Amino acid sequence: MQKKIPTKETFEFFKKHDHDVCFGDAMMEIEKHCHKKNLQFTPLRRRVFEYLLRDHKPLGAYEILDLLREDGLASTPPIAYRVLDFLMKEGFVHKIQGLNAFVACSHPGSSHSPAFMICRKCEKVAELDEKISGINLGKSIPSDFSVEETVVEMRGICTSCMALS
Amino acid sequence: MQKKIPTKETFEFFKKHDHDVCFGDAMMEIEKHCHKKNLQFTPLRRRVFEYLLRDHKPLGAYEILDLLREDGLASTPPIAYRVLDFLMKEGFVHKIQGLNAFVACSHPGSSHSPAFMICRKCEKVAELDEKISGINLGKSIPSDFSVEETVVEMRGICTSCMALS
DNA sequence: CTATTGATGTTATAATATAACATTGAGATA
DNA sequence: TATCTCAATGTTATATTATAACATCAATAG
Ligand SMILES: [Zn+2]
Ligand SMILES: [Zn+2]
Ligand SMILES: [Zn+2]
Ligand SMILES: [Zn+2]
Repeated sequence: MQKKIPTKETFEFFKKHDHDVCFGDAMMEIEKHCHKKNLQFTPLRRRVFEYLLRDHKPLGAYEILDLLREDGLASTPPIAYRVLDFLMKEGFVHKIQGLNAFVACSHPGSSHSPAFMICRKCEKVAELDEKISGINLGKSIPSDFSVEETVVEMRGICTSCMALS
Repeated sequence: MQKKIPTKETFEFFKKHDHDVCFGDAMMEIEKHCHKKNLQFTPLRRRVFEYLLRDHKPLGAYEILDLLREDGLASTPPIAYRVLDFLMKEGFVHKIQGLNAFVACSHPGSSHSPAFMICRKCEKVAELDEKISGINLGKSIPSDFSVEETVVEMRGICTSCMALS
């Protein structure tokens, strides 16, 4: 299993990378996780996770349903939302609030408070682990509030798209 | 016009404050702003802003429409969304992504990247100015992405609600 | 077995948001 | 004055996102 080099990989996430390795690693991780926790990584769940993993592009629930339909599988809304709930609960998928879309986690395993960079042109998304992003939420928080979960999303433009404009 | 004491006020936002002053200041600010930019702060816009200012509680677009209906005003979806767009564009209202709801800005004027604390029990929201929150988004960002806008939301529980449970 | 359970399937509907076009009214212009 | 223009508001219809409620199925624990 290939070792990750977080800083490099993360800091140029919008550039090309060895996606076969990326894809394979993620599949391996979720299989391992489900086996360990005695959870069922069913064909449906696998399929949806594959869609999301395919090119790091966030997909809306209804886009996922379209893909399922194309693949001849059941495709009513609850199907997608349930699978997504499962994948999110287990930490392998995140919701991008600003897009009403879902994306495969890029740093699975390590329990984290992710931050996302979202290109407004190509809508690709890169996930930063909190350690790398340097985001220090929860440090200087008022005394009358207890943080349980954070959502951090940055809209902007990636260099590829910037170059094209 | 009353001077604000940001640190104190912000760090105990979930506690009581002099809301008459708070309300009045905000109204003053938006009137001043619209006058300066030659924008129309119409009765409709004023009314919606008042709803949002009333108790710092985020309101969904359809809640606002209900309030407008109660007040005998037009209440079809575009009415609310257009007014909200205007108020957001001018920086006096923010959308809370995690709630699909809208809230009056607590630090109007100062162009900012706000961060929100959202109580999952009472759903009240407190807004932190970036200076106060200590959030340093955009500092350690990858070289292949240019940040234009940030969304930071913290879910958790406020001390009032914590005390009740 | 058969009872329970987790997963999937199905139908209907709720909740959120926008597109497209019509009307109004307050200045600007002629 | 007449009418032009433009921003704001009003209206109808529809798109998009998400959930409730209940039915079926298959693996397995008792
Ligand atoms: Zn992640
Ligand atoms: Zn891009
Ligand atoms: Zn604000
Ligand atoms: Zn609370």
